Amino acid sequence: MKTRAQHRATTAPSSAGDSAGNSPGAPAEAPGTRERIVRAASALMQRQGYDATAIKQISQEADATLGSVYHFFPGGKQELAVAAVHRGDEEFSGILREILDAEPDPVAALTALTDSLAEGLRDSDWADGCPVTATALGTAGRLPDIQRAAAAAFDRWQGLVREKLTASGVPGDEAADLACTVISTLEGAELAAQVTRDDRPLRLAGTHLARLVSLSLDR
Amino acid sequence: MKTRAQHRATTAPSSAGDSAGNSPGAPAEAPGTRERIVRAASALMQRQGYDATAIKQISQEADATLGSVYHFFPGGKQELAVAAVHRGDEEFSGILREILDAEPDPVAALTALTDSLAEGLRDSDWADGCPVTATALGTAGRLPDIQRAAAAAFDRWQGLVREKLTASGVPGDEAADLACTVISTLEGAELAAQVTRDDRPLRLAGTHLARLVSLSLDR
DNA sequence: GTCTATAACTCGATAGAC
DNA sequence: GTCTATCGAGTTATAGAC
Repeated sequence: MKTRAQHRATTAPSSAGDSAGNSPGAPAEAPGTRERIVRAASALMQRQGYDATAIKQISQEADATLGSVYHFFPGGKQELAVAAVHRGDEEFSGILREILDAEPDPVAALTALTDSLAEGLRDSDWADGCPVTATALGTAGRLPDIQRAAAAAFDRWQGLVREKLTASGVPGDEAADLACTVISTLEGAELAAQVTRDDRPLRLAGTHLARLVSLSLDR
Repeated sequence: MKTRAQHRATTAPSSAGDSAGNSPGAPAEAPGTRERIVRAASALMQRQGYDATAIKQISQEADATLGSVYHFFPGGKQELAVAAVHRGDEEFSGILREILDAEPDPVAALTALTDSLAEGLRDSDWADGCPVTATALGTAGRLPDIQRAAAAAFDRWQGLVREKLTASGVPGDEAADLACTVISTLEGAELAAQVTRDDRPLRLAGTHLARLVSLSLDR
């Protein structure tokens, strides 16, 4: 199974309207400056949150200068954070789609999902949680642009789970409701695992979510 | 039902080893300086997180001077954050205990709990989420003291739910596992509700958690 | 597009009078 | 215990050469 870091490394560089990116077709080309900046911003804000991440640190991690950052993101730190949240959205959506597609049984897919999240957390020594939570939480009531981007991400992840459930025979309304709780529980369990430095919340979330979805399946 | 702000205002001032607090017995006495500082720190970090909250802002909100803050917390911002997390722990434990004790049926108690959390979020215009999440998340891998305090809080909340479940007839191991997922889901649903500015995640978490607990009860 | 220099500001923390 | 003044470091953001 692919870890999250591996997934980030293998994500196509031109997937987010990259104006200075590489032309499509050439395999494994080096990413452009803008792409490196977005990646660094997303990774750092995922671990430290919005306020603890300095633009200077982002530029260093991305091997770019401060001037380049403000060239690509004239809106400053806020605009950069919105791009980072969008990147996190795509990253997590990729993992979600990948695992949901690989496992036909929705119940087994849920436990595979929690296993994958637990693996990513352990591999990063409990540093890399959800790619958007840390950024969104500290800015929720303060910076509406970032809050909106995070809300859109949550909606998209919910939609992916809902599609899987309806495709498995769960009626429309119930699938949407269940998908919402699945995302909530995944978020909360990953948060709890990160704070307690123990994958137990994620493991239990997997078994309990499986039990819950089975109820809507067997009828 | 009491809202969270009301709960904070009516919490006894001398509940956390308050060395400069009021003597017990006198009703509704004005809180001391140290108490006001802890309250302000807890409230501000709950909304903004650790890094976005300046000590100067805390001192202003608490009607204290910067010198007073460093007098009571010579360990600086970090020590202050640990005290704020402890206060958030006690605050949330109080709400938990109150609702769990008032409702004998554990299934009904869970929906009452999500209703209460939704009410607190709506009343604060989606600003006041979990009292420790925002503080813990941004500092998890960086400041071990704060991370430990947050982990202890999660454990305590889990213990309260577990006691309620075992008292209702759920076998020991299963009660502990269920309690873990209950806390995870509550945390995640509150987070999702805050980010999306919609209480739907909390409402659905209530009905789905009720369904899940019923499974372990009817046998 | 990339780089350096710096302006303007805020941060945590300390010193010392009272 | 409370207050004011301040230090040094770090912050976002901008200006302008190349």
